[in-house]
Amino acid sequence: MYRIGEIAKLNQVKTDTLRFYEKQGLLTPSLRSESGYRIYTKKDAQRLRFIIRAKTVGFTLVEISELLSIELDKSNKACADVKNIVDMKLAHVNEKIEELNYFKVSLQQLSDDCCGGPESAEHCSILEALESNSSAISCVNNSHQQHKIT
Amino acid sequence: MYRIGEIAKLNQVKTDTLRFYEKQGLLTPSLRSESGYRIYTKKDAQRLRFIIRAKTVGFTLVEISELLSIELDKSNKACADVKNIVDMKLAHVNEKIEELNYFKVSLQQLSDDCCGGPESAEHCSILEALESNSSAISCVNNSHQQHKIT
DNA sequence: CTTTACCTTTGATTTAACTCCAAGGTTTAT
DNA sequence: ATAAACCTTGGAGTTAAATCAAAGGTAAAG
Repeated sequence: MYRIGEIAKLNQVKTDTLRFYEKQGLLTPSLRSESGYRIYTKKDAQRLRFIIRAKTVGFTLVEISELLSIELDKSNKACADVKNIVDMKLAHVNEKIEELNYFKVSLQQLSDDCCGGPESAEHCSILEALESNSSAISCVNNSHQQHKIT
Repeated sequence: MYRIGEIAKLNQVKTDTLRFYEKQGLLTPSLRSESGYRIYTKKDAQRLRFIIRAKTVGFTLVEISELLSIELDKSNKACADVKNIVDMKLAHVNEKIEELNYFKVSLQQLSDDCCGGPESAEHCSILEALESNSSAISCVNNSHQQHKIT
């Protein structure tokens, strides 16, 4: 059970942002105190963390509410419908993971290929690493590096 | 070798966006025709795809130019510097991948647990799946589903 | 008992990332 | 030779996602 300021601080957002999310229908505190204070439950906190997490991986607020609406609509939808929606979102997530793995592999190569020494990093670039498409290695400043097989 | 309209169409962006990226220092075409037309090389196209990809996984343009600057600065930096920068970015990417895997596992569970039939999907929600933290299963509308062990 | 946190509504401002428009001119394709 | 694509500068408009501000109040904590 948190009040707005508490949950805001815990999650590094502004209280204004929480009220904004409420207006957008993304996160409505489950309770109000007698005096009208917003009371956020554990579940609300979980939902907020979900929203924040989704945002950091590039989902828009609209997309996030679509993800969340899977929950809200649950009793009105047949399993088949839920499965369909979920599978579409899953495909979307998988795409993003693939994109990130693309970066990851390239950055990892770059890191591995740089000896980490004081020599100039000629020919080291993320784009060259991307180009080498996870097979060859782009950092060919041979004087100071070994090709590590990972 | 593409002209602005061509490369724009190929990558589903507006020509205005390309000029905007140029102004922001993200993507400057390598060449100009005699008449002043922007000429984008293969490498420029690759760079553009990089930008688009990075955007879809939630990087800001500023972050993207930081990633790209690893390339631009390469000859001015020692390998140790490059390695440092790259490793920081790598950590960032890994975080994002973890976030996405979190979604993925949950969505996958949701999908697996829904029989896909016409029954109501009571108790199926992404938040419940998240809650079950990749171990237990949240869809307990037992009448119509089996727990699949994946 | 007073400062701090919260409430409300309404509305303005900000930032990022485009997107569009105007005006006037050149180039390329049909 | 004329339409479509490009060039320039400069500025206005848009959308998403906040963030801030003001006014006038109630509640809670030290």
